[in-house]
Amino acid sequence: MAEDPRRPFDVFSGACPSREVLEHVTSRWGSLTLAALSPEPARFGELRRCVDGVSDKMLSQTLKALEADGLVERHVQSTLPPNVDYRLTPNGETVAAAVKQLILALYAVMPEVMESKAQSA
Amino acid sequence: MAEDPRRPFDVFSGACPSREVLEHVTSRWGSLTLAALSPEPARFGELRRCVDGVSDKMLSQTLKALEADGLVERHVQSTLPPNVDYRLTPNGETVAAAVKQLILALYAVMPEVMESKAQSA
DNA sequence: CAGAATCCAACCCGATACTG
DNA sequence: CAGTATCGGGTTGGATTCTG
Repeated sequence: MAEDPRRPFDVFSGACPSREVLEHVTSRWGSLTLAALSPEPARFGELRRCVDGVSDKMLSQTLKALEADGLVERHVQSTLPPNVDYRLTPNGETVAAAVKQLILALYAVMPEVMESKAQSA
Repeated sequence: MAEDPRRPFDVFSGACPSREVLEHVTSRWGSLTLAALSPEPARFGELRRCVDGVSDKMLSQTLKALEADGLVERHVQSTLPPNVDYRLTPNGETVAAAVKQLILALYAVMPEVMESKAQSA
């Protein structure tokens, strides 16, 4: 990737703010959470069930990071029982769409990837 | 998520092989390494300099994981000094292209993301 | 230059228990 | 249901040293 002085962000630089956001998006649960929220909002429990393996703590933590980045919005209705859902902001949709494309690209290559792994083992 | 024989892979399932590959690709240094290798092959030292902050150990470890997945190829020329370069396989190019699109999506939203972060602080 | 090996601190993250 | 608080083990991963 060539340097472009007109493009103010560069994930390859450790000091660039975009690096931190990339790490949120590509964190262990970040990409799955974003993908799970697109295109439909989801409640906390739905997300936990959808994203297999995530704990309450990590899901909460992941959602907070994405919320602070302005990619996810938290909607609270103070009913009983409490009704909270999470939805993507427009920016979140932009990023989630790219994440889903990455997952689709992965699916496309998985058959051959599994052959590679079988041989290297 | 139910099994669908027509779509054999599902990253949301913790047991699916695609989950592991996704974690390699979205690991701390995985996405940056893939992006740095597209479209030009690169040598070890070039990568280490390009991917700001990565250590020898982690770069080596990341490259090995991607190589075992069949996304990266290691080319050795036993000269002196040793000349080794890493290049993407066709499958690696497919995935790297998606990673680069994700990074571009990130750049597009970064200005507003930074505003969000400033306000939440 | 391209890595392997070792050591060890930091923190990630899961389990558990608890709250409104 | 939707989380928070605390604890502790296990892994991550950086620094350093060494080799071909």
